[in-house]
Amino acid sequence: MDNTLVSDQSTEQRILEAARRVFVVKGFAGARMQEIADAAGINKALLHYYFRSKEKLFEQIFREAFGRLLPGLAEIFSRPLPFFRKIELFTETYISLVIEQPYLPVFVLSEMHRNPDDFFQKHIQPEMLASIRQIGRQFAEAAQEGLIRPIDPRQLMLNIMSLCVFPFVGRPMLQRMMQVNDTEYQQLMEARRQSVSAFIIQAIQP
Amino acid sequence: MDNTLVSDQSTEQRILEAARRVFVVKGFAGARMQEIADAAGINKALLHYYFRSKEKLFEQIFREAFGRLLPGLAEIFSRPLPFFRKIELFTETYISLVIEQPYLPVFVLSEMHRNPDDFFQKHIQPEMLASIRQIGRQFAEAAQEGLIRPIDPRQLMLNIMSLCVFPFVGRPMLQRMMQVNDTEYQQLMEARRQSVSAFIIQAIQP
DNA sequence: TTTGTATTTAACCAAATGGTTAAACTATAT
DNA sequence: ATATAGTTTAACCATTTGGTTAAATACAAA
Repeated sequence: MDNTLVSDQSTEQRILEAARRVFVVKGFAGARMQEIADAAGINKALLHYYFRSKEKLFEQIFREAFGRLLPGLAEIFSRPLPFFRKIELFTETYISLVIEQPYLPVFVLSEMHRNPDDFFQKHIQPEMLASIRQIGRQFAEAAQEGLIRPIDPRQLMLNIMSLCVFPFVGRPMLQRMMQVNDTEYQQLMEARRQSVSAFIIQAIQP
Repeated sequence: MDNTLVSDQSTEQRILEAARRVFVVKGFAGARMQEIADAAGINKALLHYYFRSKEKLFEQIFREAFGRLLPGLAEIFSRPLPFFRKIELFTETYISLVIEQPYLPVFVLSEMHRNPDDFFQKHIQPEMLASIRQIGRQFAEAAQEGLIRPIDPRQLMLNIMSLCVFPFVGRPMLQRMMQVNDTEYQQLMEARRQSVSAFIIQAIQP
């Protein structure tokens, strides 16, 4: 009565993985249900048997992807740590996260780009915004206390996000522009874990 | 016999503008010829009368967009200027460029993401790569001469690119996360022209 | 007026695509 | 052995979409 556990999980996972790959590369509009089915090693009928529609499948994948992206990061800035240590921890954690799941930022960003408000209303909880504002306040305080060189906290936030995220979002372009192969680029991303926080701290320390 | 000049130009331009808007938001796959025709205030028949196919139309727009993005920037680094001044000039020029044409990076990046190699082979001339390598060498030299703090030149290049480009690519997400309205965000981008170069120089000066 | 280009209208086509359905087969649990 | 869930096959449908075509119209130049 319950072979569903093993079989369901493995097939469902195969589908989800396949869908993720296809959606990430082709986008929602460019993705084909047939291609997803092929990539999962099943057929279209079974695909719709598990996930009723393309939208449903996409939503599920998107929710998973996005859920993994933010929680835990905002939390870092609420810990009782020295300011610079927080920045170190944040960038290192973020970059590590994205190294393991490099598809996340592109996916979220491009979907966000298609219909921003719809997306935002659906997936962003007010708590997230609250913790982001809280981080902004910490930046402002640090500047006022002279702990860091005076800088618009929003610019600082943009800078940190940019340095962490963009090398992953722009990888296809950057990698070819800089003419490095896959393993070299991966090594660069590894090195960024240290490099970025050092760069930021150097830039803002008085 | 030649009313083509006035009429062609204005209609063709209307089409190109409309297509740009649609392609940028929806991507190639998501864009609909009908929607482009509507946005241009004409009908599908006329659309195909001017540009034979969707691919042709897309290619033309893409070529235009991409052509505006790089030339002139690499050139800055070949001028006989102090190193820090080059960085200032580069970031300011780049950010100014993208403020005027904010759709460019998203467009290029997302298309690049769809089929990187095809894209690259088509639109990147070897001269571009040469001048990029040349910039990399300048970074390396500056580090060796002790002009700047020791840093992997590729990381520095990634950092500069990230700081300049990402706030535009990720705008829909960043703007909502930071809860700033359109005019405020534009002001932030204006301010970045100064802010970013200062940030970078502060980070790398010994 | 004639001629040729720009433009519209409207119908049409073929292919792709998301989605459905029914029947059959497999394997497993009870 | 029987029921049940997973899976395949294969046909099918409605809609969308890129693209075409032919006829009519507007319009400016010659």
